[in-house]
Amino acid sequence: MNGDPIASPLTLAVMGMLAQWPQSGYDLMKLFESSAIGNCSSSPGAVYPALKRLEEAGLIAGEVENEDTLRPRQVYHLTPEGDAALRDYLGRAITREDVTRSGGDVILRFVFAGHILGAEEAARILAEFADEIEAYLPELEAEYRGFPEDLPPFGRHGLEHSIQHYRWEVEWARRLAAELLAGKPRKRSRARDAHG
Amino acid sequence: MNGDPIASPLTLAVMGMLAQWPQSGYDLMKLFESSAIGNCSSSPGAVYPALKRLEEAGLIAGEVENEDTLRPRQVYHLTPEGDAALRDYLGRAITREDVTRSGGDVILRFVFAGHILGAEEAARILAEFADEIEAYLPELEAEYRGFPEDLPPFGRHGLEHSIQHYRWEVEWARRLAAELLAGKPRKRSRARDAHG
DNA sequence: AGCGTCATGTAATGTGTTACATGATTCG
DNA sequence: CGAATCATGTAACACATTACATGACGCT
Repeated sequence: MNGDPIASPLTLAVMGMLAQWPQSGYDLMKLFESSAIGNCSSSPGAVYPALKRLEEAGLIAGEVENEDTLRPRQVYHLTPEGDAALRDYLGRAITREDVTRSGGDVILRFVFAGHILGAEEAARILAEFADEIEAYLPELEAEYRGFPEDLPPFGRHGLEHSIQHYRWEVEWARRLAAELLAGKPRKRSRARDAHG
Repeated sequence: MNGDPIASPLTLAVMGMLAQWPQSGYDLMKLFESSAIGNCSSSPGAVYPALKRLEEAGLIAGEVENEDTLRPRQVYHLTPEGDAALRDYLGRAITREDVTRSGGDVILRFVFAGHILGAEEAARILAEFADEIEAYLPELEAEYRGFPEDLPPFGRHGLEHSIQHYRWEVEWARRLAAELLAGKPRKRSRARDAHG
């Protein structure tokens, strides 16, 4: 127990998906296998233990479906405590850590916050995400400028990748946040656009 | 033991850094703490066990510096086997997994390949990276198009983020690969550019 | 004398990966 | 009937995180 039962991206994904509608472990496995949401592991050795942990923490509860038949399924749903914990987690401010750590789940939090808390909260997450990146970028740029001249330039290329990637994230987050707050024109066909 | 001693980004980062020059565990901790390269953990509980594993695998060897004084340090360097293992690892083709998994170490591999194997190999990694993404993108786009209309659009926004991010990665990789093969004009001041 | 840094580690814990294990059902 | 899928799990292993632990050195 971490103090925080929603610790890993997988746990967050499970909670967020169960917030949409009740599902079984198998459903979640299939979902993570077929969908790119969260890049979560679809192995039973990850999903079932996670469900058990969340159930022991009182955040989800399982009900047996098709009890009399020979193929029962445990269908899990959020408990009121689980719903509260998820809302609390989604309501937290985005931190430097969220930006820095590689497997950051900010996008997942944005998606679920949009579903559960509404567009304004989702836009808030995007704005905080952009803010944190913009607070972090000067340090990266300083490191870039301070990169030793005599070393081969590939480390610098790696830094440049980070910097430009973060700048792209800021632009994406700011643009989408503005769209969400403006009442989102053109819902579809955005993935076709150029990304500059 | 995994069969593959260079399994995690941390291990790769350690090997790559030791390939530059011999360093102690403390040096590596300070490096990972101060630098953004690889976003590696700088905690002793990660670095020292990693060094021990690599030493047991015969890929690195430590020599005691300041042996007579009361503050000795273990300075590690690559063994010939370690050098071979690193070159082998860097020479491997980029896979779908490398693209998909969140903590992907492709950029780290690019950087070290540039240092150790030269610009052509680094450009090859970038090209394979872009190729793999372009093979993956149609699946993401299909998932995007197939996204249920009746659901709230935030899951779609998450997918759109992935798609546009991957497109950005392709452009970045292709551009840098071309520069490297062309003999890289203007080494500096690239991090200032727009990223379109 | 005390604090920060150098320098090394260990222990508990949580969690993901891989592989294995079981049995029913559905489809061809 | 055999293969794929539904549906659930367990066990061994590797690895990162966090916290703890030790002790010397340098500066004020």
